[in-house]
Amino acid sequence: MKSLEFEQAIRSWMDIFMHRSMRSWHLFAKSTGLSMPQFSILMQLHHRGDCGIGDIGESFDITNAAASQLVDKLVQSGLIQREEDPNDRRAKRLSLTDKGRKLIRQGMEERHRWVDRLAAELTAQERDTVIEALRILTERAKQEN
Amino acid sequence: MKSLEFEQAIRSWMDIFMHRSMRSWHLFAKSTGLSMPQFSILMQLHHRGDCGIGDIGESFDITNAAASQLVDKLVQSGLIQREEDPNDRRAKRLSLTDKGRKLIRQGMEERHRWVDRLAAELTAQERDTVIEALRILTERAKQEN
DNA sequence: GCATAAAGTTAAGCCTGCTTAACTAAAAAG
DNA sequence: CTTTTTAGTTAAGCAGGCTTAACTTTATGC
Repeated sequence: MKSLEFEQAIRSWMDIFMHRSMRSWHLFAKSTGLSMPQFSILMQLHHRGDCGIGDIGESFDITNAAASQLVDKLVQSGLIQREEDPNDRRAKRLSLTDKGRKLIRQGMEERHRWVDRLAAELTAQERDTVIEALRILTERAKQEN
Repeated sequence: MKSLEFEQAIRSWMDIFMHRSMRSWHLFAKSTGLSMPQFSILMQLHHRGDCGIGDIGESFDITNAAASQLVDKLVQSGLIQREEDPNDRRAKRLSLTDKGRKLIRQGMEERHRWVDRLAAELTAQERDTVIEALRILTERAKQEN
């Protein structure tokens, strides 16, 4: 029964990792002048790719009205693009602009920084173990959804 | 130069992991009726242990006035306790109540769930690799701060 | 084709977080 | 002992997110 040991290991890591990431994320969003909901929508588009207003609403468990209003602010900031879906003219296709992508990249850099510092402190062997493990996890996580 | 490979591996994992965790965290906070700032303060107390109003403000980059107001709501909800610091009677010592700890535990369970599903899909050998790697990372992360 | 459903938008109103400013009380400095 | 600094609270007011409700426009079902 290695299962329990695994859960312990991954939960410890999740805890410490989440806490730092959240903080870093929050402060970065604040520094850009964006609210968390706005920034979250940007990240959603980055991960899920183009989608419609309804998808945003569903994803954050808010009404389409709210999603529409949030999206509108991002459009006006020039961070995302909103165009008519040619297949269904009621729907909109949302996508990141170059400006939006650039901002996300900056945010990720900042959040990656402390992890990069971690890397510097590992031995070559430790690093190999970590690389292998994260590949396994990432692979499985992608398969899951 | 394995460094680049390492950063690649950890960033891929961070991306996918952060995205799911954030979403899960956000929805859980919402389901409890707490706002994100309120929930974040709870998590802060969970991680950093007891602290004062000023620490909260500093940590989230808000004024002490704002921190005081947020804390007050959590006190009234019975999730945290606010008592005078015996060493400095101006200061307050904030700590989680049993109710607060219980709520955090529930939230973590939910956020751990999908990772536990991942565990089930790994081979014994993969699991060993992952356990080892996460221990390395967690250890180093704790040392860092 | 006509009724109904679906995707978004807009506006009104509420709630919350946050800031500034004015305040209390305790500690530190001189 | 008086002055200044520090920790926190309170109130007023603004900004933002979110909801409901009414609406427009396009697609779908019979």
